[in-house]
Amino acid sequence: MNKHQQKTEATKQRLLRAARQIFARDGFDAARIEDIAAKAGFTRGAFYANFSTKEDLFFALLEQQSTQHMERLRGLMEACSNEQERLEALRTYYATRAADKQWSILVLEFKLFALRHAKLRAKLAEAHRRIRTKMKLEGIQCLLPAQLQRPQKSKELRKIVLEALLNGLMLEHAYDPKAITGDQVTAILGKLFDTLFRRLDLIP
Amino acid sequence: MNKHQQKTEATKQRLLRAARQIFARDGFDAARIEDIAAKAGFTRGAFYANFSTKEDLFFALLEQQSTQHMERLRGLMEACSNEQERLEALRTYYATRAADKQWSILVLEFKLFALRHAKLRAKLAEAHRRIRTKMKLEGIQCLLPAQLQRPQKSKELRKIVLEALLNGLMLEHAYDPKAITGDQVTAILGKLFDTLFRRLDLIP
Amino acid sequence: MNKHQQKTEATKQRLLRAARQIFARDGFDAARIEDIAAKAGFTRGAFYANFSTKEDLFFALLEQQSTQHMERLRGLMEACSNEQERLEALRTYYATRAADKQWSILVLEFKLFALRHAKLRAKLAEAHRRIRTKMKLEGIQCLLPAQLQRPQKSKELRKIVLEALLNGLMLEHAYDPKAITGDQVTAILGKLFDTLFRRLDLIP
Amino acid sequence: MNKHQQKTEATKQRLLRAARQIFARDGFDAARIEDIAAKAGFTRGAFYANFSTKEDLFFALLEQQSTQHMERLRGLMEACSNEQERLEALRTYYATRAADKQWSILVLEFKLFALRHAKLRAKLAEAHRRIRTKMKLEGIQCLLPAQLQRPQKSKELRKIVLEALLNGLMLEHAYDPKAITGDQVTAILGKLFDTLFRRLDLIP
DNA sequence: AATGAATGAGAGTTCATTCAT
DNA sequence: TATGAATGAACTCTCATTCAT
Repeated sequence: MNKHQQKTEATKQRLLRAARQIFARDGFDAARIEDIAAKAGFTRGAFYANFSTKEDLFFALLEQQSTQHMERLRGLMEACSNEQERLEALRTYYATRAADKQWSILVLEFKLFALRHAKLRAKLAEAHRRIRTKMKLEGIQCLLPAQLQRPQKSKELRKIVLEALLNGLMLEHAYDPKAITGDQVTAILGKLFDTLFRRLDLIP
Repeated sequence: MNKHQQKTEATKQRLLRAARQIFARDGFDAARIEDIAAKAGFTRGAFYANFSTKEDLFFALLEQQSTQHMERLRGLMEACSNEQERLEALRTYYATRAADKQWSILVLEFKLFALRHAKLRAKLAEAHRRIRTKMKLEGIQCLLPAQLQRPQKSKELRKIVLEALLNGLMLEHAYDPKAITGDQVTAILGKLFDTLFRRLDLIP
Repeated sequence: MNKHQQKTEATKQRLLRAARQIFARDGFDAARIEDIAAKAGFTRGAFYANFSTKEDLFFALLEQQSTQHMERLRGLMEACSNEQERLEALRTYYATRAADKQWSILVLEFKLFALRHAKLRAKLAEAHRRIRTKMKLEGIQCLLPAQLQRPQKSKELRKIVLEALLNGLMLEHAYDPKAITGDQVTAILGKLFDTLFRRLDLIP
Repeated sequence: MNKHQQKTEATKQRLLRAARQIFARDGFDAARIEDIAAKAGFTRGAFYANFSTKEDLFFALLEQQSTQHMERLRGLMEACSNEQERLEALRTYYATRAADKQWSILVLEFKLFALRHAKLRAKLAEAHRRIRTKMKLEGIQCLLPAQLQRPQKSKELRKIVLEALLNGLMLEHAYDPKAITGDQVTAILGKLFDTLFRRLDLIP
């Protein structure tokens, strides 16, 4: 039993890993189930044994990736011993997200998808809530720098601004790496972080 | 002859107008030619009499819209009598772009498309060059605030950052208008503009 | 009026000439009205002003060409003063038909078309009858070598055999001119003619 | 695996069988994939699982049928014990081909197709070479009557003439069975065979 | 669990034909 | 008479999904 479950889980993970690449490369609509299965080393059948539809996989990918990113953030936080360090860790977190081009493209893809499938937004929102709940339950919230915990509204807005710039810049970078390098993206994100959360200057 | 040309041009414009809405609403892949034609008040045949493929229409839309936006910018610039005013006009231009949700979504769509169709990037780059050349020849360049004309690289980078934030924020706004309102987008863009070009503070 | 009619007639002839080439080149199904019109120096409209459908043009072409060929044969016959010469002229007629590749391909096309459109066979048969009647009325029949006039059945069969070999060989020649040259086709047809109508040897 | 392959092969054969009928009935251009699939008892999808395009199927059919006919010829030859018998068998082969109307129409269709798709002629020629090579390797060549083996050029030409008459006559027969019956076609082919290979009289 | 043959809805595209000019 | 914009039916081909194995 356990062996079976393990195998199933392994297949699922391989499919998710493949899906991440194909969805980022081709976009939701153009991505073909067959390509995803093939990239994972399977055929279509394996896909349908583990996911019910393309959409289902897309959501599963969103949930898995979001969770992973939040867990990584929690890990960074937990390794800190004071607020100063935590703020620094948060800054590092954003700056290093720039190293993962695929994820930013996928986030854009997810949001565009949500935008265009109003009926699924409930499902999506629920997925998000689930992720957040899970995270909160596991205590990530209290680990965040105190300063970010109080004025809820403002904090959320700042996070959105940072997120928007991150994804926007990553797209520009992916679109034309010569116009803006990965290092520049990281540097600019760091500056914006400082401006938003530490009131330092953005871009020299 | 002229009558025919006029009619053709009118049809083309109606199709482009419809395409803008459908492409923004559904994305390039999910957009159906039939929907575009229908929205313009025609059938598919009319579409194929004016454009050769969906891609062709997509490019034509990009070119038309880009040109329109640049013309609008030029208009704003020409109405200015000194540098101070021009900088202000430029700021206004960016801030008000936020009023046009569709265009930002389309820009994301265009860039994602380019990203995913390496072979067409040459075609796209050429289209951009054509637009820019046209604009420059008509003297937009010299109208820009002097300060933006010198350090070419840096200027381009700043524009990209602004563009990235604009599109990123617009997506967030479209995705969840309660999380970030249109006014907030405009305000934030203004702040970033000041920070980038006037060294003022970003976000209070 | 007469001027108008002349012009109309000229247009029709140009279209028929173009149709002959396009139908032979592409076949009935693949032939495009637009290509025919363009080859004649017109646009689709001119076509529809002169013919009602593609089929209509196809039949008109068949009738025109058949008539022309029969008229040519009649001309050859009329230039003869005795039976001996007429037989010779008939032989020449068949042998030289091999010079016109297009017509043989078209004949195959016509027959295949008739084969596949049982409902139109009546129409086609009628067209044929019309042509023959016209020819007979104009006295071609009595010009044929006497020997070919008597045993009606046998004569018709021989003509069909000759026709079949002509078209079959022309197709082989068009298909692979190196396997069988135009001259060879002509020579072989001559031999068969002699065998059928003069009892000479076929192929050395 | 084997089960799957068997099933696939069976489907392919059923599709080829159906294709033969539909292509002969409607011609390449007018033939609809859907009709072929339906006649084979499938839907379009099954077709595309086994052949990539209509053209692909057309070529596969050509290859299969050509091979079958050559194998039949080889069988006839192998059953002979002396040259006399072989010549007789060859004669029988040609004469009986007339019993298969569809195949002659298809051959015309194939040649017309090749004629009109110059770019595919290489592919077609290759298919033919493949078939011939296969046959030769299996020793058909040496089984042919000795008299047909020497003057290569002349032999090939005679075969082409026979082929041309066969296909031409079959078309005439299909076009108007009253004008020339199947028996007459067979008889005439036999006569031509004798004339070409045995120097007997053609047609009484 | 995984395969892959088969389905079938649906898309892009072509083109004979119509119609206002 | 001839143009060419527009129609709409029909076709090829793709692909998410189902199902027997």
